[in-house]
Amino acid sequence: MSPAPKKSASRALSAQRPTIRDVSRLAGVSRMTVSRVIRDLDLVLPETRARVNKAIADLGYVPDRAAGSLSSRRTGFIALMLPTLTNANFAAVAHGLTEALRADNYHLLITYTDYSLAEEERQLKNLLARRPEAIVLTGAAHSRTASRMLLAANIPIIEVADLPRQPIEHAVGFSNYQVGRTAARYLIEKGFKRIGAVASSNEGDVIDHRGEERMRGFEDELRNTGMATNLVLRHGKAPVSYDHGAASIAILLEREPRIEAVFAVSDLSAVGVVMESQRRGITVPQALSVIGFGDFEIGRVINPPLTTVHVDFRELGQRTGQLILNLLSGDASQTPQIIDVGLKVIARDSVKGLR
Amino acid sequence: MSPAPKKSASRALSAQRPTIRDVSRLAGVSRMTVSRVIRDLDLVLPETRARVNKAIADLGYVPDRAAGSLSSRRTGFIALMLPTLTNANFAAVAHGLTEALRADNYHLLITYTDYSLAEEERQLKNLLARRPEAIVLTGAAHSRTASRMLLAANIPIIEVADLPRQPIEHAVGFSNYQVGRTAARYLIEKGFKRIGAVASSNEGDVIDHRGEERMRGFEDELRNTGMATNLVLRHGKAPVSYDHGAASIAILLEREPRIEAVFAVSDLSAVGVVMESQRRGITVPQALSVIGFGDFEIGRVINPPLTTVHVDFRELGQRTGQLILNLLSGDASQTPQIIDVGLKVIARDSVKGLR
DNA sequence: GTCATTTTTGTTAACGTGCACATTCCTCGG
DNA sequence: CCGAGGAATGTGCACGTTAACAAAAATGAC
Repeated sequence: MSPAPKKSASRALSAQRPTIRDVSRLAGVSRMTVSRVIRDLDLVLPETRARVNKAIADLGYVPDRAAGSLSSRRTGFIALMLPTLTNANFAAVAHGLTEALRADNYHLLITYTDYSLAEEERQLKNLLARRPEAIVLTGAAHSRTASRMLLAANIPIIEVADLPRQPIEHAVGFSNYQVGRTAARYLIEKGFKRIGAVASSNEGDVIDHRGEERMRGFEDELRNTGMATNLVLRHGKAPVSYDHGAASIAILLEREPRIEAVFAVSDLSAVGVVMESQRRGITVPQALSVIGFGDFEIGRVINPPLTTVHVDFRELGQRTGQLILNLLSGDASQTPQIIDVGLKVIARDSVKGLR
Repeated sequence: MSPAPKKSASRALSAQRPTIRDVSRLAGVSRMTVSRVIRDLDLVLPETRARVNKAIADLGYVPDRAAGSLSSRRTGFIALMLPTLTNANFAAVAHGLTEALRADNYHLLITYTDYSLAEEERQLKNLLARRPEAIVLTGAAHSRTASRMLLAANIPIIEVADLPRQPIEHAVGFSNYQVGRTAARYLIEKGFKRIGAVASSNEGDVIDHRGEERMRGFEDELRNTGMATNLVLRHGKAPVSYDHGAASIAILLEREPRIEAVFAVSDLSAVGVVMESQRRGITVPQALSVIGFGDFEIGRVINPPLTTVHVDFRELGQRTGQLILNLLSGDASQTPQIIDVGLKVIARDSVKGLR
C-alpha cells in the first residue's frame, strides 16, 4: 500500500538547496520561464515575472552558475594573473578592471604568482580549468609551456602593465624601456653629469624583468648621450623595497662619492635612497637628486616629496576592461590591439633644478 | 547506404575543445579512468596512467571544473569579500589566505565592496551563485538581507580583521575596540594630559565602522581614566588618507594649541598629522606625539618613524585559511571558532618618552 | 587448483542549467 | 469570423564531469 520510495520523493526533503525546478513548480511555470526571469530576458509577462520572483524569494533560491556555465558555455569569468597583490599599482589594475567589468557582471578570477614563472604555470593550469572568457596577465616573460597553454586556450589574451616587444596577442600598458629612457633624459636635461641607478640583480631565480627593462632603457639613453654607465647598480633580490634602496645607495656612494643623481627602479627603493642619504648627512636634492618610478603614495609624503615617473594603473585596468568587453561582444576588430597608456614625469622636489 | 549524420559525427570536428571522452577514446580506457588519473586518485596502474597522461598531453586536454563541480557538488571556491584591495593590510590577508589554501588547490574568489553595504549585498548575491565552499568577509556591519543570505548559504562563514561583538559564525581577527584602548593606554602611561584623536566622520553614507570602533575604545579608555575627550575629532569622509590627517590636525590645533599627543585612526592619517605639524614648525615628537594604526610601510620610512599599533594581517589570513581547511575536512569541531590574533604597539620615535 | 580477497577498470545515472525549437495564446486586418 | 503573425511559454536534450555501484582481472592462502 505504501508507495515505493521514488527518487523524486527523497529529493523532496527540503534540506536540499532549491533548484530552478523547485521554483518553477511553486510558481506554476516551466523551468525555462524561471530562467528567463532570472536572466532578465524580458519576454515574460509582468504578472508571470512577479509570480516567479515571489517563488524565488520564498524558497531563497540562488541560481547555480556552474550549471549555467556548462549549459551556455559561458562562465562570465575573466582571469587576472598578477605577480603580487601587495603592490599598490597592481592592486589598482585589479580595481580598474573590476570597475569596467562590473556592469556586465563579469567576475574577476584573481591569482598571483609571487614573481615565479613556475608558479605562474601552475596557476595558469588551474585557471584555464575554470574556463575564463579572457585572460589578463602581466607581460614580459612566460615559460614555454605557459605560452603554449595560453595560445591553446583560444580566448583573448591581454598582457598588461609591461608592453612586451612581442605581445602574445593584445596588450595594454606602457613601455618600461621608455620609463628608463625618460628618467635618464630628465636627469640629463637637468644638467647632471654623474648619474647612477639602482635596481635588483638580474641573476638568480626571481628576476624582476620589468625593472630590468627600465634599467636597459636608462643605460641606453645614457650611452646614446655619450655618458658613462658605471654607476648603474644591480644589487639584491627582487622585489625591491625601502631597505634595498638604502643598501644600494651606500654601495654607490662608496663607488663614487661625488654622484649627483640617481634613478631608482621603484619608488620604494627611491625612498630608501633618500632616507639613507639624509641619514648620512647628504641632503636631497641639494647634494643628491633622486627620481623613482611608480608614483606610490609614500613618495608624496616623504620630505622632500619624490620626483617620479608616473603611470595611471587604474586607467590601465579600466581600458583593459573596456577592451575585453569589446572583444567579447564581438563588435571589435579581432586584430591584436596594442594600447599604450603612456607615462609622465611628476616633478616634485627630490630633483634639483640645475638649469 | 550512407549513414545518417549522427550527432557524434558533427562533434568529431576537431575544432572543438577536447573533453574527457576524447582522452578516454585515444587512451583506450573509460572516462572514469581518465578522471581518476586527473584527480590523482591512485587506483590506476602506472602503465595505464602513463597512457592516459600521454593522451592528455597529445590532445592538450584541460579539465572543465564547472562540469566537475556540478557533478561532485564541490567547487573548490573560497569567497573573499574585502572593502578594498588598495590597502596593504587587506592585500596581506588575501596573500596569507592564498598561501594557506594553495596546497589543497582551493581557489580564492576575491571581490571588493568599496566600503558600500549595497555593493556588498550585490557582490554577495553573485558570489553565492558560484557556490563557494566557505565565505570570508570583513566583519562589523552587514545589511539585513546580506546576513540572511549568508546564513541561508549553509557554508562556513568567517569574519576577519574585525572581531565582531556578535559574530555570524566564525571569526579570526583582532578587536578594533582594543586597538583604541591600547593606544589610549599607551599615551596615558607616557604621562600625556592633553590627548586627542583623529578619524573620519561617523555620519553619512560611507562609514568606516572599524575605525569608529577604535575611536570608541580610545574614548572609553580616556573616560575610564577620568580624562577629557573633547580633542577626539571625527572629520571628513572615509577612507582616511594623508590629506585627512593634515586637515584634521589643523582643526585640532585651532581647538587646542597645547595638544600634546594624537592617536590617528590609521597610519595614513597619522603620517598626514606628522607632516602637517612639521610644516607648521611643530616638531614631532618634541612638541607633539603621534601614534597610528596599521603599521603601514610608510610609517617605517618617514622621519621620525611612526609609533603604531600593529596587527599581523598576513598571519591572520593564514590562520583563516587553516581554519577553513579544518572546517571543510570535517575533522574540526563545528562549534563557532573565535580566534584573536592580538595586537601590539610598535614603539618608534613619533611618541616622546615623557616618563 | 580453488575460492576469497584485493586491485583495477568500467557502466549508468545524475548534477542544474540554457539553447533550439515547438507550441499555445493573443491581437488585429480584412 | 478567419487566419496570419507576433508574443509568451513550454519541451527535450546537451553541456562535461563524477558518485555509486558493478564487473573483471590479479593475487594469495590453503
